[in-house]
Amino acid sequence: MGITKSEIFTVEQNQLAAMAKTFGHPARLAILQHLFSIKDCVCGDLVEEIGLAQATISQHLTALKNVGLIKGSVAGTRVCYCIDTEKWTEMKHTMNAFLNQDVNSNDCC
Amino acid sequence: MGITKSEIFTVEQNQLAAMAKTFGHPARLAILQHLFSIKDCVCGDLVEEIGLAQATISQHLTALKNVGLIKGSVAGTRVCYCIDTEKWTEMKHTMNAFLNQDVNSNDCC
DNA sequence: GCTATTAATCGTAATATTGCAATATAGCAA
DNA sequence: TTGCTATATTGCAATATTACGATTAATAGC
Repeated sequence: MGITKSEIFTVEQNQLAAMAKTFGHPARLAILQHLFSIKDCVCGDLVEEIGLAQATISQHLTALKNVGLIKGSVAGTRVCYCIDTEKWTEMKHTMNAFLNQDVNSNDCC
Repeated sequence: MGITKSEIFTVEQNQLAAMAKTFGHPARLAILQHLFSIKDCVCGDLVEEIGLAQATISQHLTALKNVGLIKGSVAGTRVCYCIDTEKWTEMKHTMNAFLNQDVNSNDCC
């Protein structure tokens, strides 16, 4: 069906999945990495940087905005994006809690 | 198109995206969490545990196997699954390298 | 042999995602 | 106002994902 049965899972599971899903596309990873690497906000040069059509980049930016990882501010005809540090830190903690589950006592196959 | 232009991204970006995508569904998170919580291998009780059809669970298990996060071993008519600790640790390092990018100097919007 | 049990696979339907061209929108400059 | 630039949105096509019933394959137990 292509539709996820969200109702049978916990809010936490659905939220973490939504966040992970956002990372689940190389273009969005590239956008985030570019935002980190320039240590500033990105205003418009993402299309040349990533190599996808303008409409496609805009869509990926919307996806990142929707989960709250980036913020945008209008600067004339341009729109500048940067990491939302607060959200990023929050997400990092949630993700780490999941990643750091005890793995030692569990290798029986 | 529904098709990702993998060729314009780095191998690292595509790999990390593939891993994140695997986490991008609550059922797969639930499976992994169950595997961690019982601290043993799971043999067959995932269908009742998660609440999806057997065919659907099998598909999700295949997805987890494909990225290498879990291993399976046949035990009679049953198949037992557990976390592949080596792969999990490896993935964790990659994911952390991404998550721990310096975020401080970057809040300009 | 036969039957029950378990899990993988097949087939299919519904929905989601990705990507881009075309268009709309909004601000700036002359 | 007109023209230019930058971004968002719309519409659409191609592909991917999710989910499940039905079937298949493999083993266990008799």
